[in-house]
Amino acid sequence: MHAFDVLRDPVRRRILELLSEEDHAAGEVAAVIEREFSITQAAVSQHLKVLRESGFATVRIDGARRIYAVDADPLQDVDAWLERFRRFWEPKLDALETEIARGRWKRP
Amino acid sequence: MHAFDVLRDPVRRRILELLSEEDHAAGEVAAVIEREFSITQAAVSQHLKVLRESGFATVRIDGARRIYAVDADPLQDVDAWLERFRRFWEPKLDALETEIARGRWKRP
DNA sequence: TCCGGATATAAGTAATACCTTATATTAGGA
DNA sequence: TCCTAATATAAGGTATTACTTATATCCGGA
Repeated sequence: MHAFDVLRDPVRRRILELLSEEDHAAGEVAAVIEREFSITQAAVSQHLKVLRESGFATVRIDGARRIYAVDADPLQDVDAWLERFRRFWEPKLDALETEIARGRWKRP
Repeated sequence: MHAFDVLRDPVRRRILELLSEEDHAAGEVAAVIEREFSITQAAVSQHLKVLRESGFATVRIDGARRIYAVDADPLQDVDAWLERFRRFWEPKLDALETEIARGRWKRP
């Protein structure tokens, strides 16, 4: 499943927002999403599965709970795809500033 | 239609890539896409309509031809949404570098 | 060892997205 | 004015997706 297919769904985007704040157990995610979107626990679990299988989230087991965390790799792919369009809105930068802006610059 | 719904389709992403290089008449876009994706002119026209109506592209009339150009506003919205995830891959930046990285810094 | 809480999966359904073919619209040249 | 090129729209078929309810799995505690 392509990154944009995953991000297309507003529920999945919201889940990623929640996980970007901090890691959450599946049940914690479900509680928020069920309330905000009026869908069932099963539906949330299916969305979590999509996020897992597409590489947007990782899980670690904690007893009976599954703790979900963001894996940003596919989001970084999206960020990279946007690269070619940035010139439409970013101010002109010189070479060093561009390095910094793109996050490729390592402080010595 | 939400920006991510638009970007979900690989044909539309490819069209945007073409338009990011330079403006193109609908027929020029169609020629490339028909070849690369094996779909009809009608299908391409429908995709161009989606891009128009969702604000990703603008059209100007040139005789019988329609010249399409990128409108980056919705792409910038996507870029903004990604903001909260950048800390997962960007190196730590100090305040000024962050301003530069975010494109909010105007050279004096 | 059995039970309850937490989570995932199965099966079915309804909406929608994207394609096709066919046709309409519009502009410019002979 | 008529013809053709360029483009858009209409109508309809099909695959996918995101939900539902029901059930399975897995873990820790009594």
